[in-house]
Amino acid sequence: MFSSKLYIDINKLIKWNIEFDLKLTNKSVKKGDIFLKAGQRCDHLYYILNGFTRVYYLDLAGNEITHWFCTKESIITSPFSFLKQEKNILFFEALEDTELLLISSAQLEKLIQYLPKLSEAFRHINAEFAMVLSRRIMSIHTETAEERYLRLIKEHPLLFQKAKLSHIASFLGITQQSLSRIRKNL
Amino acid sequence: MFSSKLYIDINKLIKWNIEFDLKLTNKSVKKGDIFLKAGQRCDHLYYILNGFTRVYYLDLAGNEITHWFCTKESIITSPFSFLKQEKNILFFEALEDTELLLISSAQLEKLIQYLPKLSEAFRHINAEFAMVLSRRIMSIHTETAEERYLRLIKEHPLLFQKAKLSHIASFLGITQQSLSRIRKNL
DNA sequence: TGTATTTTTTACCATAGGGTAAATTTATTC
DNA sequence: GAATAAATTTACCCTATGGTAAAAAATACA
Repeated sequence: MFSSKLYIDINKLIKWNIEFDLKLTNKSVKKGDIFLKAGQRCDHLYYILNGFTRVYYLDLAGNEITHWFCTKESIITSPFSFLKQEKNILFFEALEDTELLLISSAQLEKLIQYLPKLSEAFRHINAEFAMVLSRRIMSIHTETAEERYLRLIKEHPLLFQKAKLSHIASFLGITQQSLSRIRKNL
Repeated sequence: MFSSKLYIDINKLIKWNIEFDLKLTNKSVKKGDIFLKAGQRCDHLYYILNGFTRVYYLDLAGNEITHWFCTKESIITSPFSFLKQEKNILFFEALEDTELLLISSAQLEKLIQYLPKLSEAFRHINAEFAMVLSRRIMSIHTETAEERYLRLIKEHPLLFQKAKLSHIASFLGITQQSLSRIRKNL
């Protein structure tokens, strides 16, 4: 949804898992579970088979800031930790029961060895993700909070059934109270 | 600087250009030149051999919003246009005399055909770029304009010799007047 | 069905940053 | 080096959003 979709469908991924003996790990988490915490190494890509998740971090005052939301068939990871071995500052939270497929960097390398074309696919995923983030910065720089809110409703109406308004407010870069006021004035 | 560095050095790129007969195009632009305009297709990667450039777009009121700055040995492009064939909304401006090496998507494909490993390099470039953008969104959501300004000075002191304060203000997401006020209060 | 808990809204005042316009400083040009 | 243009600062008032705290509504629970 807010990160980019993997161009690879679930069935192919499951097929490759068997075919190349990747031993990918499955993980089921319940609504409300926090399946990765800040401070824990994030050395996997989390491919969401099913469900809905939120990625957030804490600001200096300890407030949760929603960084992005992720729907099924997309990937979440903590890029800082996965790519750079830096300390992970992100929390991954399941907003509904969620099925995950974990891919370690070693497994990813192996997969790409067998299917070099996949490297291209991942290159595109990363490029798309950069585009999404780029657009978001543009939106912050040119739109008011109200305009961003209205666009979010328009582009992701389902989000409002799954996430709390406080999650959405921090995703939009405002407080819960401000979002409430904006909603009132519409 | 604000996009990500190419892991490939200039000399290698020039070597490959000859070796694989890529026919990469060179382009020299003068300080102040706008070498790509909104509305023009951006179907190249612009590798900056030397110089310093600014990428900006116009908001609805016609104000220039600096989207990022680019130093030598990094790549600029309009992802929307290069990857998606969407209409380009970005302007590329040389803030000093700049030497560019243009790489079309066909040339990129050819290069990757000869050197498949490069696909990995570009995958990493895109991932790094996404990380830079991610960090920037976090910074917008957790820091005041003053804090962002101080961090920019600390991380990119040279920028202040090359860019105008109005460029930097819109990059930080504030008006020139606000930046001026912030500078006064320090 | 009533109680506890969580989420959302409301109200108050405080403040960072915006908008307009003019003054000042700095850079450019003839 | 005076004249012009461009960049930056300053000053004014205004508005969107923040912070705190409490009320109201919704949800979960027992």
